[in-house]
Amino acid sequence: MSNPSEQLTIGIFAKRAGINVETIRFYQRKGLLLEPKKPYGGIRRYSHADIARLRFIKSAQQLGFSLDEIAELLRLEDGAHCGEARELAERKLEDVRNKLANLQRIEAVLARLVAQCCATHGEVNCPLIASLQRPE
Amino acid sequence: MSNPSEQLTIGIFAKRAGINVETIRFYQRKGLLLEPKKPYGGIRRYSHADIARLRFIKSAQQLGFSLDEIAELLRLEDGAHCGEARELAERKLEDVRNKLANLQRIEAVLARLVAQCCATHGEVNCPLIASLQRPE
DNA sequence: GTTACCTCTGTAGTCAAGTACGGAGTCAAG
DNA sequence: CTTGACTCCGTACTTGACTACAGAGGTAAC
Repeated sequence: MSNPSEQLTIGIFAKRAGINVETIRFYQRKGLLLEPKKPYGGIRRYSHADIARLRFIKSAQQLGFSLDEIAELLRLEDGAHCGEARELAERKLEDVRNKLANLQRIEAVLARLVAQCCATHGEVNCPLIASLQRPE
Repeated sequence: MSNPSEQLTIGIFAKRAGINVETIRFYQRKGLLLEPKKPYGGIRRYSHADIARLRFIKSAQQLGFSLDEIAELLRLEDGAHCGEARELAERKLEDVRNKLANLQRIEAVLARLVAQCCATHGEVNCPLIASLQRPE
């Protein structure tokens, strides 16, 4: 499929990654992606290393890391800081578990409300709205 | 505790709600909270009705509704639009369930990564970082 | 009756994560 | 050798949910 020695322009790089060109520049400004040096006042070319780095960013982002946290992870990327990376991931895991617990609570409440709403179909006052007004 | 006929200044109202004064004004500008009319060029007073409305906003927010959606819910508040409110809640429920599924996936991945990281303690290359670089 | 703290109003700033735009330069095809 | 598409660079705009501030006026305690 993709030749490892392929040298992509930013537009093709972006398209291949399914991401906006501006977003790539934005990541460069944030230091998340490096700018390949450009040959003689010309146009930059992106390689498989850049693709890997972008993949890293996107994966980490999907795991709920913010761009700043990802920058931190990237600074640890050499592998010599495995412990620090693990700590970051552990904090994030706790984070995710908290969010999960919250969402589960929310899911239960919403499901109950929707069910009640359906049940009292035809009635005038809405249990969804009513329940949101009760204290706590 | 709190007398129902109590008339609070915005500062006390805010403090009691554990919220910034500026946030209350912000909600007023968004039409989420009504501005009580002020007596003779003076200072507005907030009542239990305002407290209930703020409680509504905060609860709905915790359920994952955006301020715009909450504004919509508030427009349905008279109870005559139960069906519409239910639809909104149903969409939100689906939303929440999607988020939940995603977070669960994330939780699993992060947990596995952290565990691997601990296991290879002492090794040079970090499975967390490595796994984020692999395709997909 | 002054001091300190509150409120009111309007406007502006913040943060994250992009997205858009203007004006210049570059490159490949016809 | 011009046209059209792309790139570069810098700056500015966007959205959602606040947060801050300036300058004027109100209010309570001493």
